Amino acid sequence: MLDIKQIREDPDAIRAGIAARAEDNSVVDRLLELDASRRAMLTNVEELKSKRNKASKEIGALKKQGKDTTDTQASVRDLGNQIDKIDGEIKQVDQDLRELLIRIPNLPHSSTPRGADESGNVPVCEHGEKKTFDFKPRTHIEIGEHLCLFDFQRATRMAGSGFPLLTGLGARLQRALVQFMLDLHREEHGYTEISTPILCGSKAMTGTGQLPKLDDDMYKLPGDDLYLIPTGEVPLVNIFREEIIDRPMPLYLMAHTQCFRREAGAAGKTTRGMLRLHQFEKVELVKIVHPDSSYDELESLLKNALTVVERLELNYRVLELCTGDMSFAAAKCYDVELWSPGQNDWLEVSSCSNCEAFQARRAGIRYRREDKKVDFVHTLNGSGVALPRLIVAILENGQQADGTVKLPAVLVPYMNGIEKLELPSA
RNA sequence: GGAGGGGUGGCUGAGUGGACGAAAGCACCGGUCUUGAAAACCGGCGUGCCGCAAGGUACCGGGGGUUCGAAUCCCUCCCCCUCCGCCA
Repeated sequence: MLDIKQIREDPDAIRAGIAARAEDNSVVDRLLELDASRRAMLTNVEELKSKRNKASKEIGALKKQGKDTTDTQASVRDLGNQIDKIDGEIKQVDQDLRELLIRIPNLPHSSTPRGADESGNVPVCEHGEKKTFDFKPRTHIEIGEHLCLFDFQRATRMAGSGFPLLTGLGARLQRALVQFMLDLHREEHGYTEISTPILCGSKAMTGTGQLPKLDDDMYKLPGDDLYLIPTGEVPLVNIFREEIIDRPMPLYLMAHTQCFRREAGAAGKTTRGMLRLHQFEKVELVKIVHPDSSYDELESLLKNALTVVERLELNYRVLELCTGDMSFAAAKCYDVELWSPGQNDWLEVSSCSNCEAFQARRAGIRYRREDKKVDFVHTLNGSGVALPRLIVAILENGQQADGTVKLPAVLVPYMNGIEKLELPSA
C-alpha cells in the first residue's frame, strides 16, 4: 500500500510510478479528491465531538448538583445526530479510499529498468556453461518416467492435472534438496527455520498483497475465510502483522512449505510435467529489515539463493525485472533462472524482491527508530529455491547416456550415499 | 461440539455509567547520588488520525446498539483458559 501522505505531497511522482508499471494512474486524482473531502469532514466532525464532550461533562456536573438538564440533553442529542450522520459519511469515504489504495501496486525503485513486459527484463549475469550432450538429451518427463521418479497420470486421477506425485527416489531427491537448502541457509546465512500454517485468512493475504488482486489465483475455503498459501512469504511476513517489532533487526526467516496456485489463465503455457503445478514445495526466505539497509539486504538475499544453485553445480542466469513484469508488491526484483536442456529454455526458480514498506504498511509491521518514533520496516522475500524446476534442472543436466542421472556431489550425503539415480532393479 | 470463566498499555493487573487514555507494580528511557555500578529518590514513558502549531479526536478483542455521556449496560462475532465429549 502506498502512503496517502506521499500521494498528497507528490502526486506526480506517484502518477509516474504507476504509469511505469503500465497501470492506469487516473486513480491518483480520485484519491486526492477523496482525501481532501475526508479531511474536511474530519475537521468538522471532530469540532462537533469536542462540543459534545464538553457539554456531556457539564450535564454530569449539573446532575450532581441536582439541577434539571432536560434542555441541554436535547440539544446535545441533536449534536449527536449530526455527528452520526457525518461519521457515516466519513466511514464510506474511508472505505472508498482504502479500496482504491489497496489495488495500487508498489512504486518501482529508481534503479528498476523501465519496460512494459518480460522483454524489458535486463540480464545481470550468467554463471556456468550450457551443458552439451553427445546424445539427444531427454526431457525431465522422459527421465522421470524411465527412472520411476514421479507419476503424473495417477496424480491426475486423484486431483486433476497439475498436481505432483513423486515416487521412490524422486520423493527422496526432493526431501534431500529441502534438507540441503534449509541446512545451508541456517548454517551459513543465518536464517531461522519456521514451520507455518499453509492456510491463511484474508487479512494476512491482504497484508502481503495477494489480495485483492490475486483472489482468482488462490484456492480458498470461503466458509472459513481461509486461503491456501501461494507462497511461504505469506505466513512468514504475517508473523509480525500489527506489531511493533521489539527485537533486533534484521530478521532472517525461512520456511519449507507447500504452495498452491490455481494458475487460472495459464492454460496452454508450458504446463507439462513439473514446470507449472497447482501444488509445489518451496523453501522461502524472508527478511524484515531497517529501511536504510533494505537494498544491501536484497543483494545478499539474491546471493543466498544463488549459493543454492551454485553448490548444486547448475548453470544459471540472473535477470533484473523491469517495471512491467514485476509482481504487485515489489519495488525491485531479481529472477534466478536455471538452464533446461529438455526445454531448451531458462526456468525461473526464484524471485528475490524488495517490497520496501509496501507490505509493512498494509500489514502494520513497524519498528521503533533511534529517536523512539514508530516507523514501517522494509520486507524482502525470495525463494531459496522452488523445488519442481530445481528437480527438472538436476535431472536434465545430470542425465547420462545410459539413462541414469548423476547427482551433484553436495547432495550425496543427503541421499545416504547415493551418487546417481538409476532404476531400483538395475 | 457442550458447560463455565475470561480478553484493559511492552508485561502483570485495578477499574461495573461522568473527574478514565485509563490506578498500581514491573520493564524501559533521562536525571540526582556514586570513582563506577547497584540501591534509593525525582521525572518521563501507548498508537492512529486531523492540525503550521496550540490543540483536538479516536482506540480498553472486532462489529453493532442503548445513553446527553460507555472500558463499564445490551446484542453479535472472534479468540483464550478450565472441565466434559470427540479425535490424528
